[in-house]
Formats: sequence, structure tokens, C-alpha cells
Amino acid sequence: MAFSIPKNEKLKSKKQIERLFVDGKSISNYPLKLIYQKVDSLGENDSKVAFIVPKKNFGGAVHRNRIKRLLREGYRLNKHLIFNNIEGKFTFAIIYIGKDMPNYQMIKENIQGLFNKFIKKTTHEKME
RNA sequence: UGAGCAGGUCACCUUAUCGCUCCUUUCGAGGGGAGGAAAGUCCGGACACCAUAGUGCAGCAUAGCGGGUAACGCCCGUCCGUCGCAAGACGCGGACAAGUGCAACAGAAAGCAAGUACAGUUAGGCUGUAGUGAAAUCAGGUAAACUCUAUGCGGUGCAACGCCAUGUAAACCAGUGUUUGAGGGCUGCACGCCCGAGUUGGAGGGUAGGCGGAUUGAAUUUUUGGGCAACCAAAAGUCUAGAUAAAUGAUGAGGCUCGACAGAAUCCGGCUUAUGACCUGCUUUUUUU
RNA sequence: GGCCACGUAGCUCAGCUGAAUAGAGCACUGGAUUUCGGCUCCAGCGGUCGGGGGUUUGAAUCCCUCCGUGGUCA
Repeated sequence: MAFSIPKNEKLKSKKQIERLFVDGKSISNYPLKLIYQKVDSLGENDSKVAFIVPKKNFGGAVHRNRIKRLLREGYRLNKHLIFNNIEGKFTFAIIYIGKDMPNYQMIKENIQGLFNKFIKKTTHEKME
């Protein structure tokens, strides 16, 4: 699997985002929070992901952009953890809840931790 | 060197790998990729639709004089005023000799008037001074008070606007109307112009995807000429982000002064605000030599 | 991205045709009433008028500029 995020892996549809926030489940690993939902792949070929930084915590566009870029980078380099271990399509939203500026090292470790939690939880749900 | 004034420049750089976005492509790859403020949305335009934007009133804006500009509330020059020892900075800087209003406290009196004390003079009266106040018969003060004068301004904004796709309901109830013209568009009103068989309200249903607009422009660099200057003209050269849940990041290596404020969304010209470092010129006096 | 409003006591609002002490209700404190508490009555406390600059003799009010909050437009 390539370490890339092409356009069709980004969550864009307003409807899908709304559905995700209403019906999705969540895991948090401070300062990150993952909202996810399994989707029935009707025409959709890929899992989709969105990165969110609330304006409430970071007023300036520069800092918000910076965090989103770090999140995107973390997802790009670590998504193999999920897709090598789990079957099915999902929509994700990764939210930065913290109020302090992170660096890449922190983001990387947090994303890996978050993905491990997610894998554990979903495999557990499957067994049940 | 201290204190201060004015103006200008740059905005970490180089490289490799992995990613993002746009363009080109011989499908191997190659090339471009945030700012001086991209910000605030405070002005002025371009552009689009509504009459090729029309008339009157209302409304709003500007305000010494001259020039620049597509235009401006911007810029340049200059006069005057205020501040500063100075270099310089700042100025909503027309009219109260058209009318109306307002003026706390103080004061006799802040305009349909009234008139204190003292001095001059024979007296009436007149003149001067004192006293209150920001302002006192002075053509009084006040227009960032109404107003008047001059000049300018039609409205709405790219979520404008054009097109394609998808979907439902030309359904139901009530009012009103069809050439004797309802209603709508063009502004707040009136006129005028245009469209015109529907339209307004109630309750309810559906869509909310994509393409264009969109980046070559009052653009910019150099040289020459004109002008005190802002700026203008000519010649030669350059192509410099274009996304749409929305692109610039990560890692390694090297270097330095160890990097502030901060992220394009239709596009330009300004203003204002945030902000690091460096350079140039000038003023001034003291400290030092 | 565009357009439009609003910031006054701890809270909800007046005052914004410039001048007099910035008022009202709730809340808070003290007192009266009551066996005690509530209700009621009396008194008090509490304000950079969002910040800064300007006009004016004088600004919450007029003008400019920043900051914050909210609404609206396919």
C-alpha cells in the first residue's frame, strides 16, 4: 500500500459527514479523537478521512493549517496499521481537541496509539 | 556614542527522499505552487445582473489652492494653523455678512434684550477700564448642531451571474386578478420605462452535485525621455498560485544572524492594524575620544 | 467570501435631540417587621459607559480607528 492520500480518500460529502457525526462511534487518545463509522460500500471504493481542528481553540488560520498538515502526515505514514489488519470500509474524522501547539513527534505517537486502540476495539466488536 | 526624525530592503537558505495541488506530456517524466500585510472590510474601481442607468425629491459622501490617477476619503506639491530646541509630524482646513437651534456653572446680561462699579466730560449721553466666562453690541461663540454652498454618488453583490445534471407536486386550502391590468423588475418615495397571466398567504414536500465565471492584468522588469514630485510616454523583455471539505508538510544532511507577524478564495488601486532584522540620510545636545 | 447589527452595575435593560448626581428591576449587605424564615418597607454597596485617539469650554452621547459578540445571504 502506498503512503499517499489521494482525493478519493478524503471525506468530502456533506451528507456523509453529517451521518458520521450523528451515528459514528468515537475513541479518544488525548489530544486526539477519532470518530468512525463502518459503511456499506455502495459504489464507494475507499475509506475516507477528514481532519478537523476547532476554530475555538486555534483562532489563527496558520496554526490550524499547521496542525491539520501534521495530522494528515501522521495518517499518511501510519494508515497501513489499520488497513493491513482490518477488513471493510470506514469513514473517519480525526479531531484535535488539545489547546497547545503540538510537534510532529507527538502527533505521530498519538496517531499510532489511536490506531492501535481502534484496531483492538473493532476486532473485539467483531468477535462479539 | 546617547536621544530622536524620515525613507528603503529582506522575510532563513541549499539539497535528497516520501507526500499534496495545478499545467504540459513522447506516459518515462518535466515545470509552477501564499503575503507584505494574503488580515480588518474602512474607501475607490473593474466585472456581472437589474432600462446601454432615465427625471425630480429625499438620502449619503467629500471640503484651503493646484496637480496625478480608471477612480478615490489615496498620492504629490504648496499656503495657513497647531505641536516640537531641531530634523520633522499632524490637521473633517468652505460658509454663523441667509435662516433656525444650542450654550451647564459663573455672570447684570449668552439676543424680541439688559446695563454694575470706577475714571474722563458741566449734565444728558458717549468713551475707556474692571469683573464672570470657552465666548460679552463684537457683523459675538458653536456647522465631527440642523442648515447653506460647491462637487460627486442608480441598486445589489462572484453565495453576482450563465449553463448542465438530479428530484418533486402544473397536488391541497384561503384571498385577489386576466386588457376596465392583479402582480412583478429596474431604490426609499413620486414619475417614467419594461414584463405581464398569474400572484400572495397557510400547511407540507424535494434538490442542495458538477462546469464556466477564475486568472494576462489600469500586470511587471530594464533602459531612455518629460516633470520639483506623485506620475506619464516610448522601446525591448518576462509569464508570476488558481484550490472547491479547499493544495506548501515530514524526515535526513550542511550553513548562518537560529528565523517576528502571519495562510490566497473574482481581481486590482489605496488606507488602517499586527510584526522581526538590517541599511541609508538627517537633527540635537550631552557623555567619551 | 460578502452584507448587517449590538457592546452601559454581577445579570436584564433605560439614557445616545452633548452639560445637572449615568438611572430602573433582579441580585448582594445592613436595619425594621416576625418566636424564626419568607413576603413587605427603609437605607446602602456596586460603573475604565468594550479599548485608544480626535472635535468641543465640556463626550456614555458626535467623528475616526482597533477589539469582542451575534445575525443573515446558495
